[in-house]
Amino acid sequence: MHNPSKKSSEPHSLSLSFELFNEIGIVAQLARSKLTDQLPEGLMSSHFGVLNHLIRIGDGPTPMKLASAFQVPKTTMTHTLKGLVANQLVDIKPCSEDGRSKRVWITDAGHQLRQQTIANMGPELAGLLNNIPDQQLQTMIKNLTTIRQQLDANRGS
Amino acid sequence: MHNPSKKSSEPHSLSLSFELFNEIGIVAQLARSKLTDQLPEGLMSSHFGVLNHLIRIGDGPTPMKLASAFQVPKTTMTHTLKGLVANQLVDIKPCSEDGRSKRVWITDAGHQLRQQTIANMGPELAGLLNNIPDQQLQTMIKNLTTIRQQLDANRGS
DNA sequence: GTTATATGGTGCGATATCGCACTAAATAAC
DNA sequence: GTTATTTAGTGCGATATCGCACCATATAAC
Repeated sequence: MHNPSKKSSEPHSLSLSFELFNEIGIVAQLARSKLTDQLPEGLMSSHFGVLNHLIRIGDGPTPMKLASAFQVPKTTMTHTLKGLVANQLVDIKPCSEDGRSKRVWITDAGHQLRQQTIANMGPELAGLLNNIPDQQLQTMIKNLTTIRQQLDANRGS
Repeated sequence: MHNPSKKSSEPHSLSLSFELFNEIGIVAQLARSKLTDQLPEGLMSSHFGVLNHLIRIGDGPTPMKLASAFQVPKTTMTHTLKGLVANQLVDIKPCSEDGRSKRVWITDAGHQLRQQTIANMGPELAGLLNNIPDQQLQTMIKNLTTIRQQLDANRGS
């Protein structure tokens, strides 16, 4: 499968590149489906994504920051946050420094839901990765992060 | 970053597993956004996904096969195919062997659109992967395929 | 055969996502 | 200061996605 004649500085074949993104898309779809099943009625993967982001990156971002992080339109984030507020999983307060902006804070219930979901799904997800050596897992995460950052960088182009 | 004390047969840490799927989800979202921008008005990544699948896997699957492949509800695939038919990118004909089923065939226009889209996006996607050695790319695809197959296997659970 | 069950596909209503237009506030130009 | 431009957020209409109910056909049970 590996082509030893190819130098690492050469571009990858288009088909191979496409195949990678294709696999990424399918796995993401399958994982999203499983995640949605785990969440309480009325909550989607998008809601969980925001909660997870608030814990991972830190509390108090503006809705615009969140929309940018997930690369979704502002209106989509407005709608997602509306659902989170309705379920009392986040609080939204006006930004004292910028009258246009608001800031998003996760509630205790939000924190708890995120913890519970990870506890519920974690073992199953980890099970899927059992056949993958730890080093390869680390490498995958590193490479995916690199790809994400590059995609993030030229999002306007 | 690598933990040499961990045996490969031990389960990965929950946080690491979650981080992997998180990165997969974000990259997929970003790539989907780019793909949608490339497609003509009225077509989404879901439409392209079907066209790509028909070329990759082969012509003539039933809608149910397609829904299963992408792990989306039947109704979603019905809707997606309706859009493809409306744009004359696929043909749907009744299945001669099973009166309940139909079969999906890609048209010349569909084939052409898929080719054109790959030509448009391919270089950009490949560029994102330039920093990744070819062998790591191969390994990523292999592991993602493994994960997908396992997710596919126990989709009912 | 007849009946029960399983499967492929669709219609319909509810929610999610998105593009466009708009308001309010901040920033820049002058 | 006044005006023009940019930016954050929302309302609204259109499409996408999904769960549920339903029909048609195929398969299994008998």
